[in-house]
Amino acid sequence: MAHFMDSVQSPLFDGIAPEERIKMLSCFGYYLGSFQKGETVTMEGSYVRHFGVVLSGSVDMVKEDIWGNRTLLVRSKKDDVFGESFACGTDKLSDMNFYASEEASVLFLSFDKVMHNCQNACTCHHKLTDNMVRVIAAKNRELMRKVEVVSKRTIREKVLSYLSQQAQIQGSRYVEVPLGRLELAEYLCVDRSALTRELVKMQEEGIIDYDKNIFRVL
Amino acid sequence: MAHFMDSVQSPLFDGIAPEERIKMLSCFGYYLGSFQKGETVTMEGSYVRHFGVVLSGSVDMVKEDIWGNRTLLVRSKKDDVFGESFACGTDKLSDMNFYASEEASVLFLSFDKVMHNCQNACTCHHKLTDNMVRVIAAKNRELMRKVEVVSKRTIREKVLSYLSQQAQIQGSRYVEVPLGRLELAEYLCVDRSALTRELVKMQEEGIIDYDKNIFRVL
DNA sequence: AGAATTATGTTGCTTTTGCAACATAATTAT
DNA sequence: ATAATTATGTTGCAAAAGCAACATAATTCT
Repeated sequence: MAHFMDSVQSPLFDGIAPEERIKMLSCFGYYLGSFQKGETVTMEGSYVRHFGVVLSGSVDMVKEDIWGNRTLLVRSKKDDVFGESFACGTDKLSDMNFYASEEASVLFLSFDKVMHNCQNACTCHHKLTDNMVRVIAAKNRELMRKVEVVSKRTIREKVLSYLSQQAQIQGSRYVEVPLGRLELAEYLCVDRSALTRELVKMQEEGIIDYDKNIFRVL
Repeated sequence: MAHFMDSVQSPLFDGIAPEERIKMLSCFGYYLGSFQKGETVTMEGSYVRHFGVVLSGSVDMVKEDIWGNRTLLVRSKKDDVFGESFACGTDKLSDMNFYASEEASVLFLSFDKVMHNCQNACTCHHKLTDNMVRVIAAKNRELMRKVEVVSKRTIREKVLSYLSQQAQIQGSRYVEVPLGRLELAEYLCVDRSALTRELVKMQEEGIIDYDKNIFRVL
């Protein structure tokens, strides 16, 4: 019979055999959640003890300030991990919000239980801890990429910076932007209408070419 | 006789006894480096296999683009760890630069050797791995704070956001900014002269009060 | 101490951007 | 299918910020 873990390919479980993963689950303090588009992905309690593994759909980490300005920090897709940096901290208090940017299902795991050996003495805890380091470090670099983009002074530079990164990640001169205009503006931290205006100008000047969400830097 | 490890209070070594730390050193593949102000902190080789622990002074992680624009991402002070996210990745290639922002001495450790058990079977490797997760997660949150600041649309909002964060971190209404004007502008990703202008305006309007590097939000 | 270098402050000008208000297209709900 | 909602495109205007050029202060070097 199929188990939901069978389709999980998260780097968190790299090097751990499928049977082993399912066996370990029992000592992870896990639970499942599913969320509608736009719904808030709540972690158990106001303190975050669990982190999430996206099974399907995607989850956005968003920072909102008092004036209602939103910033999209990271979008976590299938097999991505989110919330781990909060579940890990000593305060375990998250000042970020998580939303399902499309219908999503999530596997929640207790950070402490994943990180520490249980009575069953699962042999793979060390491997798991090791993977966790890599996962968090990867998110670290993703945040650095975000900083690199938003640190640019003009919308034009931000767009070019973002597209260059995506071209490199996607390994193609044709970049498919996985965000809508509104979300892209949110990610770049600029006004949506100003972004559209600049995109038009850049196309007129022959700097980029785009159709819908497919972009190319010339 | 005093050992240089005696004064190290990095969270990386939390919960590991002083004698133990020194004993472990031998299996870490460590070396020491010291750097003049402004000097580039080089990691061994073009690939980064080592990460740094700041023993004294401070080290800046800086992103520079083709046009010479610099962004200060993180300043690592005594006992802070830097470069770990690069030493950890599969590519181990850093696109960031590290500079000593003042005279600094650094302990470099091999990431792999710290993370993996050695023949000596040091008992504390697990604790160390555990600490490493916390250190990287903390840096993660530091980067999020940086994003929160630079995502603000105006210099005024950036300044207020930065000062609020610092007030919380320093636990005081009087914030001592550990950066010069040039560095602060670099951190906020704004023009230096525009920053000075805005600071003056904010003081005139009674929003903030400051003298040299001591600020207060009113 | 004096010179040289670096950091910081000042200001005019121009470009860029946010904001608001509206039009149109696309998607979702009923 | 039609209505309602949401996403996207358009544009004028005012505010904000970058840039450049220069003045002054602080620091470092010799």
